[in-house]
Amino acid sequence: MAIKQPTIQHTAVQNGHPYFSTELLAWYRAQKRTLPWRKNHDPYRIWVSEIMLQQTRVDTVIPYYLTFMEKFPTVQALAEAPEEEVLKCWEGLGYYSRARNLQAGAKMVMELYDGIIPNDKEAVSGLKGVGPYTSGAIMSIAFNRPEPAVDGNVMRVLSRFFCLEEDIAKPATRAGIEKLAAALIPEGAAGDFNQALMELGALICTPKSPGCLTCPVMEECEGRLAGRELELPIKTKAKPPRQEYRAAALIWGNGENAGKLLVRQREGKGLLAGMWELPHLLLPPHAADWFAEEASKEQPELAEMLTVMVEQDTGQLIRPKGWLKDADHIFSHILWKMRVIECDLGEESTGIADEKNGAESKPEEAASKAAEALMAAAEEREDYVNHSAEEASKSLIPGGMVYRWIDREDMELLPFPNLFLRIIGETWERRGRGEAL
DNA sequence: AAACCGGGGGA
DNA sequence: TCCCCAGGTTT
Repeated sequence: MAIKQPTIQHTAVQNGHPYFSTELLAWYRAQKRTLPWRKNHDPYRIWVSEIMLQQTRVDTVIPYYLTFMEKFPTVQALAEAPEEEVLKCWEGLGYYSRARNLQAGAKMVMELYDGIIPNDKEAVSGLKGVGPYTSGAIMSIAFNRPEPAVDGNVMRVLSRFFCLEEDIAKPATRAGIEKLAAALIPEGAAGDFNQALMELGALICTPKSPGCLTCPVMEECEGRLAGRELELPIKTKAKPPRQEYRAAALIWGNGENAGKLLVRQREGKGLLAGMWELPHLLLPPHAADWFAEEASKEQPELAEMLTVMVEQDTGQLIRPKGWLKDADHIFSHILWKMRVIECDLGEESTGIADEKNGAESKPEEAASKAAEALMAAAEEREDYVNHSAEEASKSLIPGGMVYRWIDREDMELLPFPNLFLRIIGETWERRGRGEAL
């Protein structure tokens, strides 16, 4: 029979470590930063901050947090807001499912707990978007309950102080460190102590060049005493992101849509869920060849594929004008290599959702049928697409994708991921200088 | 357990 | 450039 090894072997798991806990807590209380979410212990304010701080640095979060709290000051305000407004406030922060889950959690608090975040670990853990770290953070910081809150900082600090050599990429290691972190919490000081661990990791015990000389617990740090602080924590490396080649169309409208751009909304699940984007295609792997040659920037293949896609999706016939720019975007697990083709519309194709250009005025039979189908779909899905019938009639809905003509003001209202925001923003700059189509 | 989910800043 | 970040959810 195999013997099950405990993950983290250390006496501190049983006995705690008075030196470490006392010194660290004192340091934090003397040195802690003044941060917007440290004004008070309002559980909602703590909750929002902890979600924003997932995978995101303090300095990045602060302006978003201030805007968010001003716009959604209470659980109720957040629960009742249109999702698009919430996503807009999150624009540029990334990991947009955090925003969607946070609002879903707010709705749960309204329905299940009468709008009051309960002082109950199981209840908080059950909220959408709240995992082990966040529940521990909320319980300890908002309610001062002795729960561990183990994030990357805490794993680094404890790995170094106790010279732990387990791979912190493994869930079992995290579980062990959680036990250790729980045993270290000083009586009645859970909130401050957990924040102290993270503050030390953020300010002193940093990944690359830890400031051991100014560390409040350097005297008994086993990692430093062994001269191994730079080796710890041990973490297996992630796989490199896969490459995806994509072709995007930047399409100028005409007639009533002159000066506007055609964009569409991504579906509600998966990558960049619910965000808006330029219409684009995933290309086959051999597209790498097309991207390799500078000379091929006419790109007849891409132009043709984009034309077919937009025609199928919206019934509109676009006229590709030529290469605009290439743009790379790195996600944690995918590398997008995107080639943007600038297009306009043929004279005969003037906005399918425009009532003045109804089906009868269109010579092409296919386009006519597409127009009818689109209008019908727009009516059916009016509630989902937009907030008013008028807006819905302007949306083009083919295979579930919502297309829309936007001007600059629309761009201020709709949530875009940074990569598209950049491209569209630059384009309008150029147009302002008279360089665009 | 591994994959999926963004974007930015530090070194 | 590379690395990592105040992680959670889905498969």
